[in-house]
Amino acid sequence: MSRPSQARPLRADAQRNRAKILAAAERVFAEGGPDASTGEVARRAGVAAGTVFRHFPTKADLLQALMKDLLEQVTADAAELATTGDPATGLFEFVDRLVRRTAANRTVVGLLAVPLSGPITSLAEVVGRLLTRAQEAGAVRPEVRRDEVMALLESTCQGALSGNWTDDLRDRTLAVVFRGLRAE
Amino acid sequence: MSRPSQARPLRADAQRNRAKILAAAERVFAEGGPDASTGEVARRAGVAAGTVFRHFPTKADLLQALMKDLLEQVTADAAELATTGDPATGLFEFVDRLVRRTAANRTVVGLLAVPLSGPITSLAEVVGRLLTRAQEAGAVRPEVRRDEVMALLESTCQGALSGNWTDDLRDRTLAVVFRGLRAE
DNA sequence: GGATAAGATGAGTGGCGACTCAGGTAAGCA
DNA sequence: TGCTTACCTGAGTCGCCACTCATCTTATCC
Repeated sequence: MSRPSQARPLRADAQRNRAKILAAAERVFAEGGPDASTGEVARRAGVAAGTVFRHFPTKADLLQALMKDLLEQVTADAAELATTGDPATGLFEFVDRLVRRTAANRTVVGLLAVPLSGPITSLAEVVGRLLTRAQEAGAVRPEVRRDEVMALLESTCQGALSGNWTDDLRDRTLAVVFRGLRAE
Repeated sequence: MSRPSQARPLRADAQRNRAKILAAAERVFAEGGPDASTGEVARRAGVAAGTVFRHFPTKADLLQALMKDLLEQVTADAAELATTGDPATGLFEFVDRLVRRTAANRTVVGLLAVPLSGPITSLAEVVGRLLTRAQEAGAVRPEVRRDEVMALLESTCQGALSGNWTDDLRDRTLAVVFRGLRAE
């Protein structure tokens, strides 16, 4: 999920702490947004403040690592839908899942933020595959392009975050978007 | 645009300063987001820090006053479209304008934030009028409800903010949404 | 023009949060 | 088992920022 295998592998306790910190950070930032304090993360991870900074020299690094992990999970999810799912519904299924996930777990904030260009590109590629398959199956209008889908994805996730939508409102809102994508 | 006429009217210089502060705040928060400092607002308004706090006891009050003003402008714009515009295109025209405005001027962030319940309700009402007119003109599917339109509005504005869309991308993205709303 | 009080000023104050470091602890290894 | 050193600790530093207040200025009114 992380650790691109540096020179020496992390010591066992360090690995445990790193994982605890990331888990705590996910919860803390989900509740308090990106302005939540690293001190709170340390507290919840059951770790001293210095330990957080040993693993992530900067708060921004911590946020970035978090986002990277989340993005990779999402991308993996999309990739699976793109190979095993029904071509006609895979794209819609993916958007639906991501919006639900975003609403449940506020951390996906700033999902498409700037400094993750690598992971974002991977996601965009997988979404592109989902789109192509849907178009080949005749389920989505052919003139729709990948960047519109990404923009729509971003928009609906952001919307689901800031407004606190009911399940019903979410479904009806996505239904409008899906109708806009669908070939008649 | 503001001042619900309290007991005594503001002194002339105080009125000028209040206006300068709001104008500066709009620029500052547009550039730096809601985390920009009130000190910077004071500096740009050419006013001492204390003066800002005399007019707005709290940073939150300042933000709220700003949002209220902006919302009122937007609502007035919508209201005009709802009376003088073409019923079939008024709603689409309004969404398009608001998204453009949001992209150009980041301040509309958190447009639909919590503590503005009054002004937001007015906007929602006017949007409801635009929607009804469009539906009566046969331009929008009859089962679409006001809250979906508001949710879509919020989403696309947020999207236009965080992603930095090109004009072309914005048009294509909105086109998808509009197609989803439109009756065939 | 002079009195009066609303308003402006700007050097504080307090608190918070990101980040540091000197010293202690225990993994990993022979 | 003992050594080495990566790692952890947590009190402390530093800077920033919202907010205050004693003092000065000036709009308003007669």
